[in-house]
Amino acid sequence: MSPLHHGDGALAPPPGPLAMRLGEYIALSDGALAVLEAFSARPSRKIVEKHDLIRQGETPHVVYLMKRGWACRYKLLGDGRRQIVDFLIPGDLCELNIYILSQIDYSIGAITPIEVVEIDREDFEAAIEAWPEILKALWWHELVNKSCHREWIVNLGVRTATERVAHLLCEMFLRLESIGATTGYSCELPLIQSDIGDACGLTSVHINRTLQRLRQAGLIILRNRMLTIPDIDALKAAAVFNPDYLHLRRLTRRPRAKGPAELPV
Amino acid sequence: MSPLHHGDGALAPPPGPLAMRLGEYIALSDGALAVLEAFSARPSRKIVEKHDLIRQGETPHVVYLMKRGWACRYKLLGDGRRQIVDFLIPGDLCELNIYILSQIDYSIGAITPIEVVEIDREDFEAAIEAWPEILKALWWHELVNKSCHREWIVNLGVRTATERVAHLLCEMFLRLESIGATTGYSCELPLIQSDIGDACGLTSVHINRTLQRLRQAGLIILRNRMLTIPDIDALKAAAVFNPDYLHLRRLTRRPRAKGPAELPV
DNA sequence: CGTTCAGTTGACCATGATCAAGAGTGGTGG
DNA sequence: CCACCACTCTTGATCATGGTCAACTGAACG
Repeated sequence: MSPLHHGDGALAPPPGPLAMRLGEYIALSDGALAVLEAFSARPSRKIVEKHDLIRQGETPHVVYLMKRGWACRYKLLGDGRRQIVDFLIPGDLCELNIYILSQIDYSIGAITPIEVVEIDREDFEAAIEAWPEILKALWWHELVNKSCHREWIVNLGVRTATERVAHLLCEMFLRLESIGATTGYSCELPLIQSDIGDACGLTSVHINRTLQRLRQAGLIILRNRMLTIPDIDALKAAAVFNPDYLHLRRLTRRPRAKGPAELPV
Repeated sequence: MSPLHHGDGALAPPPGPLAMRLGEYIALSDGALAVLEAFSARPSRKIVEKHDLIRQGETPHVVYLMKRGWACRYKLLGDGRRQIVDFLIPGDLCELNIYILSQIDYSIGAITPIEVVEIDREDFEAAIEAWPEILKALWWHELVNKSCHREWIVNLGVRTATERVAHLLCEMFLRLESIGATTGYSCELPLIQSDIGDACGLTSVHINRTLQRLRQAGLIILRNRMLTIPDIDALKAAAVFNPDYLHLRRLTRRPRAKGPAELPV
């Protein structure tokens, strides 16, 4: 089926994560939305938790769209040291560099069981050809991801342990909120403490103590992989968090309660 | 003209830094090269050292091409903490996001006096229209820059102080080499110790002691803003440095002495 | 039920921060 | 020409954040 295929007019099922994600940036036309939904609806590949989707040194041939679950991009240092450089959640794309770089210099590992849709060059090119706005949305996706990388550099470079952890939790909560994966003040957080440590440049022992401090301060409730942030502004303050780098248009100004989002041009 | 065909024939004036930089990736056609050289040759804007080219929160309207000098991209934390997220040297582009993001979330400061060429949207679009390979080269530029960001995350997250500093020096040396800004084993390094500290997440005092250790180990010679690396493989080993992330095609396999570079397809 | 994995806690240690003072250097104005 | 100032580099003493090592708990699962 051609990705040009035009979807329904009648306002349909809620947008999938990819459409929500890219829709952060531009109000995508119905046609572009339909194409993206068609991608999301394709049969997906499943990866078991703790297994890799792709490994350092390999040459990717398809773009992956995260459909379900959490994954992380990480790099290893040979002597076993591992640094997570970002987390991937539904709606995220990776390997947009298939056209460009021959080898990737990181691995992607599944944190939970994940489902990804593989999209090959031809389909992507056809979609972009038909709806050039998609290309712009993809640029946006890459640039926001890069902006997150920069903020992580700041996180690791100048923040204290408590700030780092609080910052990570803020970031993930807002990102999850932007794809509709939060309920009220809560979200799933399927990370174990050593994952958080590998992302924050700290040991799991220290993460444990840091989380306890955040809990005792009443800033977070975290049990059974479920995170609740009773007062996100307080957590942001503790993290020295400035959400600008996420470039979330809709959500940064939208009240917490759900309601029709006003879409700026 | 096929992009596979490597320009010249008659060896023309040496390519400018932008052409050298983008030429890392694809053998640009003569036409594309000419366009890029024309950009480089434009009148440039000069910024005094320690002043900002652009500030956090501003909306950029042009792409900047670094023509001379060193600059850095950095973020401030409000309470004065500063983290440098990368260094810009001749041939680097910034603000390729003018089409996409309305506000930037970092500042760019001049470390030395710098000269930048401002290229506006229309000129860029015209160049890409005429030579589509340029768009691909720009993607490559962004992706490599992003890859550097990831490596910096690793640097700050898991490396020790000595490894971090050694890693930064390796990276900058190789990048300078790729634009022809090294002579033998030496290059200019106009950073003061607190710049290195702000890039490595360490204090300037500790940078001082770390540099002394590297000097005493014979790994570097650094005096009067001039860096010499007598044995780069030794420094790489000390840094746990893997150059893959720089995606330098020509240089990674080329012997140190100058000679005709074999260009892999 | 035993095994494995995540979380927790305590004791001790080390890397790197902080604070402070002094030396070297270059630029500027009297 | 010299005095002064600002900036960078250097060094020492002390401190604290976070790492290491080790043991134990509790839950999940075959």
